[in-house]
Amino acid sequence: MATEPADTPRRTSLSKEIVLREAVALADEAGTGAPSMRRLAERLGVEAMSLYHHFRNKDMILDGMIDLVFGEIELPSDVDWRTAMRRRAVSMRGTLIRHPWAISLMDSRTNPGHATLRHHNAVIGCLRSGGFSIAGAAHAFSVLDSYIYGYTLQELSLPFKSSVDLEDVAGSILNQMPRDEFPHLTEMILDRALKPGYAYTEEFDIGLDLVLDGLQRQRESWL
Amino acid sequence: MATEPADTPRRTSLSKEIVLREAVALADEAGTGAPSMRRLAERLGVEAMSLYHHFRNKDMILDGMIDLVFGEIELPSDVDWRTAMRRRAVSMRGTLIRHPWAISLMDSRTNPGHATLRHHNAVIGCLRSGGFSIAGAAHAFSVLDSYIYGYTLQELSLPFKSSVDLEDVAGSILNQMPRDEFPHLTEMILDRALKPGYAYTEEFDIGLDLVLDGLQRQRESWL
DNA sequence: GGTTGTACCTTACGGCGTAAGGATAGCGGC
DNA sequence: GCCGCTATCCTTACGCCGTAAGGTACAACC
Repeated sequence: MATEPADTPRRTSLSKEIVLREAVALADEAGTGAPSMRRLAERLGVEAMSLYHHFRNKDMILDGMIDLVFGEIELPSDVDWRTAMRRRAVSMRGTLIRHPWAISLMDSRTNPGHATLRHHNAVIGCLRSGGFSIAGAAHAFSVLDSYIYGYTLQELSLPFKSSVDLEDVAGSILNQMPRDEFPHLTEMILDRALKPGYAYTEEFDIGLDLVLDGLQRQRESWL
Repeated sequence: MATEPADTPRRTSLSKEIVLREAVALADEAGTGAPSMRRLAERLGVEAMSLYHHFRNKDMILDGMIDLVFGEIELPSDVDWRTAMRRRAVSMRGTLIRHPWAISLMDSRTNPGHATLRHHNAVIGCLRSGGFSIAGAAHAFSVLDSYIYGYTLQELSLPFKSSVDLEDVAGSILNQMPRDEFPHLTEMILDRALKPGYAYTEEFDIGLDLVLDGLQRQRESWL
């Protein structure tokens, strides 16, 4: 009944978004690695080669997926810089954990999308408003992102999800390991990993606060 | 003339080491990603399937390659903990940069090899001798490795090597970007990346010292 | 001299990204 | 109503990939 307006040029960009959204969903389900063109096409009810009408090659799809993920990260809110950076860090870790394939893909991607640029811009803006010099904001951005990426990278590479699995894995590593050759490692595994209540979130927060403390202390000395 | 001693059992383990050494060399030359079984075999003057006599599957080769890389990282020397951790961090970054394929492979690898375990053990031992409690050593290890991995990950994903390339790339991003939409980002690129003398090593050191300062300050409060 | 084990090879399968080109359907203009 | 254009999708094919299954050559040992 209601006639669609003549938005034929829209159809392409709409299709692009659908493809990317499904690609992200597919990658999330698979858990790791990028989906293949064939599987992605199948999910869309289409042949693999049809995707090449909307994207020059697979890399363009991966770029788009990464940008979609970046769009999920909470932009720094309008509070003091430390609270804003803390919230952003927590949101970023959450997003990267929700999309475990993303962090491995970021290595190879170098063309930042619109959401990525907006995100970076907002972070720098927040730091500048918080009293950081340009150089200081660059240092803060670098050390924060390094910590967040690195922590999440390691967290994702752990071969377990719950702390029940943790005990199993830690135990089996322990059993395979020549304990007397690595006494300090043995001690740490026994003392920490096998004790109940070891939480990744807590460990993340400890390092994050250490970094934020350092930034607060250096802020005015970075001119 | 000189008859070889009957060390047939050695041949297997020797062959394993040769395969791994060549695999690392091949990956270094290719720059990114793991070498394929076929290419690796070709380099060794052998067919692809022959490799499966020494390794159960490709993952075992990747595990071995990672452990070889870990073996290159300088163990913490016998000085004060801060100097030792600083040296280890610099060495670790250097190693990961020399083998750019390694950091992306570590995501998926979960079976630490002997060199990896020795390395971890030595780091923990150094921290414990430096007065860190078990929990404190765990926190320190976590935040340090997170920073080093994350920084290197980002450094490797940059699409250039020299600062000449940097100017080109930064300039082209700048030109493609709607400058007025991202004023802070624009300002930072103009002020920093396009100024000569921007050095990654310097940036790495700034964050590293910030983390080390934080550790020094917290050391005794972590019981 | 027959047995056993190690090292390597051959062949084949299903999956991958994508180059090249063909089919179809909806559109504006005549 | 018909024509040609363009956007969209499909078919086929190529050269890669990891590896399952099974074969061959040869040295070491009984």
